[in-house]
Amino acid sequence: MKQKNIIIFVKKIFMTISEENYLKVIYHLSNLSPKGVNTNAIAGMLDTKASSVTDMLKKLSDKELVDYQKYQGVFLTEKGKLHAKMIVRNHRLWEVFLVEKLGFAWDEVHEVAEELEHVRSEKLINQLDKFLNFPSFDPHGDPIPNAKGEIPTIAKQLLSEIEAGESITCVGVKDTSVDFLKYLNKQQISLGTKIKILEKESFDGTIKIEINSNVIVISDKIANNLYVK
Amino acid sequence: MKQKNIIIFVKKIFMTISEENYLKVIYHLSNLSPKGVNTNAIAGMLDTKASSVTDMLKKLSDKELVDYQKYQGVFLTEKGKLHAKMIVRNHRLWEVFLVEKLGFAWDEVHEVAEELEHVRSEKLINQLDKFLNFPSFDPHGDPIPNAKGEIPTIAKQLLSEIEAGESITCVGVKDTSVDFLKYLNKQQISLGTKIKILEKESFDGTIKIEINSNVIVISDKIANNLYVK
DNA sequence: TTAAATTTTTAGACAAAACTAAAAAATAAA
DNA sequence: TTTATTTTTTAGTTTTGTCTAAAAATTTAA
Repeated sequence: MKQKNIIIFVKKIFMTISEENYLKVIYHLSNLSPKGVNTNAIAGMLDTKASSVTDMLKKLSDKELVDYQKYQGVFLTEKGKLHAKMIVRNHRLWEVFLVEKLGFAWDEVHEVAEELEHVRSEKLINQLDKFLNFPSFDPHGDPIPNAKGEIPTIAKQLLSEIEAGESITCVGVKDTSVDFLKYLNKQQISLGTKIKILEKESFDGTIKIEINSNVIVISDKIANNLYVK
Repeated sequence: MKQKNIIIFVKKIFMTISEENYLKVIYHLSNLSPKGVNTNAIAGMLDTKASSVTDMLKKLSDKELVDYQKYQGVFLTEKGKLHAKMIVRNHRLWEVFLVEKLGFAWDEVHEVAEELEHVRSEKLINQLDKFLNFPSFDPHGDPIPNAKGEIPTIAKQLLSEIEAGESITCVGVKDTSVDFLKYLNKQQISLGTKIKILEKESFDGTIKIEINSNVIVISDKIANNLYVK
């Protein structure tokens, strides 16, 4: 499908933090369920009740940020999508800042970025972008929308997709659970770690890899949750 | 009076942004009116109504952040003072960041710092402090409290010690008599007023200065009782 | 010292964003 | 298709932080 060039004049709407959080969640869920995001899913993500979600959807609908018809699920409008992308942009840029400049570990950044993303200043975020050298991906390997809302095409692959003999760099994780991150830490795998694929066992999917001159064997479960580039 | 070493165990209280703003304003006003901050002054600073202030003072009093008795003005408790200082710390560190790292002008930073100061993360602010090399003063010359709440002493000098040609800021008074303060008021000199030394007369110690584009001459007596930086 | 002016507080209301409980619609199962 | 289950919405409260209008306390002035 060909994307039309659309110029959108976005009137600067005041949005509460709560409204922004709803938009962001709807944005993320839209990618998974393209035929309308349902109320319960939103409630689950925001740890709130379905009735609260219904109330908010009406509010967002009045502001023309979502297309909403009762019982039919909800879609973002172009305006809503752009706003959502700007919040995602803020979130991911702050994550880069926290990891690269303030020495946070990648599993510590989410909570703080959840707050920083709501600071309302275009100059702030664009200068931060520049300060960080216009990064395309955040510490988890997710793409950072630019100031226009354009999203860089994903360059990351799962480790399991790489052929034996190749050398790649770890750029993110799919599973962000503490257990997984602890495992990676134990194996001395972190962002930017260079990995060489030595051997792939087709029988059970285990992979023999080399990290910092150490050879280890990882399971297919690990290989399916590690993004590399 | 000698300050006792007191270890305060601060239970981490959840504070709303509104509560934090009230605390901060009371903290700033306390320095000017040490015999209790009055309701109207707070309302003026926060651009709200006196009745709203009364409501909030009760709330802050319940949380033991202020000492409040109706009609009697309000004081910060030790706990409240520490919280207020942490907000000021956040604000001023973010101002340094915005100016030094993101290229903001010194008069553009306040509004953004007003939002950033409320981001709740000790690690964030302490790492930012380190990243900025533990600055003692913000871009406006105001001192930045450290992680313990200690405030660097201002390297203040008497106005009489400054050489002709220099520009300084009024930071305090040596003579605190009502007459002197009234005189300063009449000459439009107050805390934070920028003063340029134009000419010093060695014969009688009078000094020609410029304040807000007005040129006036002050006596040696005045110059010996005004602290500047 | 009494009256006038100012400041502060109370009482009652409202909007935002959440909740509970019950009703309505949609979906799944018998 | 009819019933049962799940999902979603409505209706009515609650909490936070604000407001207006009126009452009470304090301060200033006559």
